[in-house]
Amino acid sequence: MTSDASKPAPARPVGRPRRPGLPSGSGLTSSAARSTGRAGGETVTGRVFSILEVFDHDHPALTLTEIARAAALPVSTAHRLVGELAAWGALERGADGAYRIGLRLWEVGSLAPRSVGLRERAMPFLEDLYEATRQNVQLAVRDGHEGVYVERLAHPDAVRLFSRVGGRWPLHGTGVGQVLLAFAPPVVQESVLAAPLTSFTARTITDPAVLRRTLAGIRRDGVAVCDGMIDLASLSVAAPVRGEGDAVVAAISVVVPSPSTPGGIEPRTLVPAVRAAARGISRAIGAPTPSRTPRTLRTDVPRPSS
Amino acid sequence: MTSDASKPAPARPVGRPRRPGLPSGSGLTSSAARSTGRAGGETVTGRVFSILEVFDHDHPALTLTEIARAAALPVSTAHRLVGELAAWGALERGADGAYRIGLRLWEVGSLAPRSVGLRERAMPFLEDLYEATRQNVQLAVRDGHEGVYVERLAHPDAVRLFSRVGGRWPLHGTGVGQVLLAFAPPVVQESVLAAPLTSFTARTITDPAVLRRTLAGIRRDGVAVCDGMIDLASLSVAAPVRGEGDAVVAAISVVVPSPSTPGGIEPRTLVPAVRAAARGISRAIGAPTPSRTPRTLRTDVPRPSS
DNA sequence: TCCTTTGCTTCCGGTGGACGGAAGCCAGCC
DNA sequence: GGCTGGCTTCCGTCCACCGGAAGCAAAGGA
Repeated sequence: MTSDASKPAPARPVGRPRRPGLPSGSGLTSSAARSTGRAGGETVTGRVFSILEVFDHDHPALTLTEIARAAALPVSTAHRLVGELAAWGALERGADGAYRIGLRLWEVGSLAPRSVGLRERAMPFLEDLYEATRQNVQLAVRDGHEGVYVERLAHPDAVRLFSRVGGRWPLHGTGVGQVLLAFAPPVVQESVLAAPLTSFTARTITDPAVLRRTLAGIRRDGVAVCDGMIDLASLSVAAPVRGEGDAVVAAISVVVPSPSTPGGIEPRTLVPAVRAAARGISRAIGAPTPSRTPRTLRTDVPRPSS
Repeated sequence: MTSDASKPAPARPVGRPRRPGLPSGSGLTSSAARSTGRAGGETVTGRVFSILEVFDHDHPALTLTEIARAAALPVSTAHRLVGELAAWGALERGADGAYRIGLRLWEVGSLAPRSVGLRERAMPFLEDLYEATRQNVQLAVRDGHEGVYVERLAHPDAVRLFSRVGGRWPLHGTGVGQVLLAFAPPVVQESVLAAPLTSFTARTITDPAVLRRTLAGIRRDGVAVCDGMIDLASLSVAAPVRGEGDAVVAAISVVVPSPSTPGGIEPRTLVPAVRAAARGISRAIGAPTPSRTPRTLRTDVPRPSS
């Protein structure tokens, strides 16, 4: 429900708080006049988070000084806070003196219903899909204007992807992203359509009107086919996962070599499998029966699947 | 490196900070005399962590009042802190008003090298092991006196397990745990052997002398077979995963029906596959080549362990 | 060997933000 | 209507956080 649009204008508008830039040059006693006392309006928790945000996939291990510099904190302050974080286990200090994200923090994060909770129930279906295609299978949810990848099964020989578990991508360029956007609250859609659409390849949709039509098509078909929009060599087929109240809570996709490349795969053949897996997950997480289908599916039957 | 034993007695002795119990009754102005001001010696970060610790697998969603009660904080204080946590994304508030662990926290936790970093590289080997056995495959690391499960692949028809991703178990009762313990620093081993060994089934090892012999056997064979120590119906075969400097950083296991049950599996047949997978992972994460050493086991070598 | 640099840790006085009681508010229920 | 339980806001008090400065240790360079 973070930055969701059930309320018109929640406190946190949509994105995540940006990382504070480094202080202008190293000019001490410059603009921020307040010489002593803490910098204006910053809470302790805010500083703690700014420390955690310093870590990312390209910087998994940092020394105290690096943390202090990147989080724009005095070294002594960073020292104290980092010490408290490490004492609890949110950070761990390696033999080299560098700090890393700690196991304890991962443990708590694993309780997030929208990540691991979802993942656990989706896993059997993802496995099946993976077995059937032997390519890349992905599970993602939406957070603000971005898709967050919750799980990824990648065959070593499959097309190489840019996504990572825990990584983010803009919604308009990926298969799962387009699905999540197509079923997002109108406010979110308009907001994305209003902002400039960054281009990754020559095939990325950058025209809002085209994107709008694409989204309508996805809503109609219940599936998205996204060819070469992030990487010209790969194509993804994505479908929505629905939860309680029939709301779209996640999306799955299969990523295969684009048919325009040697060894490419025709997307048409993948659509049924992806859609079936998405429906399976939806049922597993408590979605109501998929409309008035001819089949009288009974959601509560403990169908052994196998 | 949390609570690791390179230093004899770090600040945090070994376990995780215990959850503070509820205040004695509801007696106000009772024992804790300090009527105003914050409770003795508690830091802001400490309170934030105490809030996060309130969540566990059995309590994934809590209301403000429940959080305040469980964390032993005044409601107004909890309200402020929870608000800051939710603003950042560490918590999310559902439509029902309850708070849950947020996606953002999971995202940061995913950067922990000992969890997701390890998992990513181990996954292909775990997949293969899963395919070969169609049972349960697990990956775990040690934190203090407990094993933490980092990944688990479970076939729907396989033996039901009590472990969960992100869950903890004492080291002496599980296959991966015994492996992790066998190769843990001597201080940790002695500490575990000195403490009472809780029993889960009639087969759980509770005698320190027996455990000591078992660990020696595991070091000798490079594999642990653990039959019915948590659940009489299941048996696990585990092997160590080594990292840089040849230190044991994780363990993997396959859990199958115990041979003493109908449909049970003879562990002997699984050993080669588990060992091979463990070696594969070790290689993938940068362990030195296994070499042909007739294992002159040196658990206590000062080697800086990197 | 001495000096410099870089980074980490400890210390301590001042103060501004955290604290939490109290009051207000809103549903749901008897 | 009155009541209960839970959530939110407000504001005066005060103490824990803050961060400059000094001390330490290790790594390089002359």
